[in-house]
Amino acid sequence: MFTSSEENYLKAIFHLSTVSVKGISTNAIAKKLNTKASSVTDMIKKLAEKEVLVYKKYQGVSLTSEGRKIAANIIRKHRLWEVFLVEKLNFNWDEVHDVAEQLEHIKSAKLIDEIDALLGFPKYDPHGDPIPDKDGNLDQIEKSLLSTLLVNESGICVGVNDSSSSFLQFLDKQKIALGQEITVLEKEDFDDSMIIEINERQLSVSNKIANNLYIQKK
Amino acid sequence: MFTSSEENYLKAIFHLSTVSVKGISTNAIAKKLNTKASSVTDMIKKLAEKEVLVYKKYQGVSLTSEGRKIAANIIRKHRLWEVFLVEKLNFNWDEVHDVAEQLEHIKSAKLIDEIDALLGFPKYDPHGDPIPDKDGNLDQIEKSLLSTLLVNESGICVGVNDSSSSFLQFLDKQKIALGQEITVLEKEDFDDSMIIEINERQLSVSNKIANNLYIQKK
DNA sequence: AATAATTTTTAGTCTTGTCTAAAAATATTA
DNA sequence: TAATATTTTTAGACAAGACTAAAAATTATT
Repeated sequence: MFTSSEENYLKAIFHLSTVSVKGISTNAIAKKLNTKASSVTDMIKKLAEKEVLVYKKYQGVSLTSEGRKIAANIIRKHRLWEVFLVEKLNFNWDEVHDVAEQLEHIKSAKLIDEIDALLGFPKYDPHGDPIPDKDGNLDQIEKSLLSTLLVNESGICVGVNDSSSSFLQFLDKQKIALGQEITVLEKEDFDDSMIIEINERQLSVSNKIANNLYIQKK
Repeated sequence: MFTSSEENYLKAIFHLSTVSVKGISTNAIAKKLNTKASSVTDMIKKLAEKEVLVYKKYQGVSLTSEGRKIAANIIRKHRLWEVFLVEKLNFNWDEVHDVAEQLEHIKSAKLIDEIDALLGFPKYDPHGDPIPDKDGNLDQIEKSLLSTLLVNESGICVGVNDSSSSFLQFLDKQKIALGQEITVLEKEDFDDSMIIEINERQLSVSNKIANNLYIQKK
């Protein structure tokens, strides 16, 4: 059994592993978890002891397959709870993160299986992130940042990179939602902003926005 | 904000307060929480500091109205989660306690309000215990232990005293459920067992059983 | 390659919540 | 009421998880 703290480390390392393929550095973990490098070193040793990750001094860490499975399971719980909160309890997609962060640590296999069934075995969470299956596999769909699309290319909005509530609320305000079609009409070299068409409207979006919206090209 | 541990102490003291009216003893709390008296003394001091209970050395403790409110709120969450697990997630009434014990500590006002609404604002949990309202008030219905009924008296089964899964499973096996009518047909002086009628069946129940079933007399 | 800068680890401290053992207070009994 | 038993508190220790400050290792720079 793992503590909430241990689970949070595993989750953070799992997320970092999907970005960089190399050993995950102490500092990167510390930054992700808003903690200090020395705390990370302590915890890493403990987790290496439990054989959920491999650690060699000064070389960073990588998860074992056991560690990956545990991490994926926590992410599975987090994302299923997010779907539950939005679908069944009238939460907005910008309100779910903190609560899911707590709920993901509840220990009960039956609980999460039943939530999964109640929701009809969803494949994606409210932010478009895939929900790992019970074995820890998660299917990666082909998606590109809006900022990488060329003029006249179009696709479906399938996810967000940044899930901060300020960004999500901005999208709500602009009536940009997952599932909608987006076409790039113009790109501005000067500030890398672009003009897009969405819902029969034209909209100018900054580079920062375009760098945080995932599109499935068609 | 209170830690899970602090919340558990408050809840335990609240429960003990409903039984005895006097100051709650250190030992009683220790027994209830499966901990040691010395640990209780430490925690009690901390909670007195936070003004959720009144403590005088060697005199036991009693909750302040603030403390009562917090405790009732945790019990509210616990019982609402139990209803949710049974009503929405196919849990049996003997499976809910441990999970609710975890879920009751989740911090989110919206979460529990929405669960409450989803369930249609239930007044009782699956074991017949009343659910406190948001202000911490809980209505006490008139109920008597089955063992106190006289021959020929009858009433509705409205709750259990012991909610251990072994007792609850026993009731399931005997097809005794909340809401059913029970009539006392005979009482046996020798071992204080009784013969009851329930669901058009006659059943002999031991004194231990009769001491753990609540009846609302009619 | 030597020095400087950065990262990582170690050593020691702190807090929370627990424990054991002993001391102090209260309660019980002869 | 004096002796005994029980309860409660204190004192000191421990584990988990975090921190700071300093040492050690690695990486970058001149």
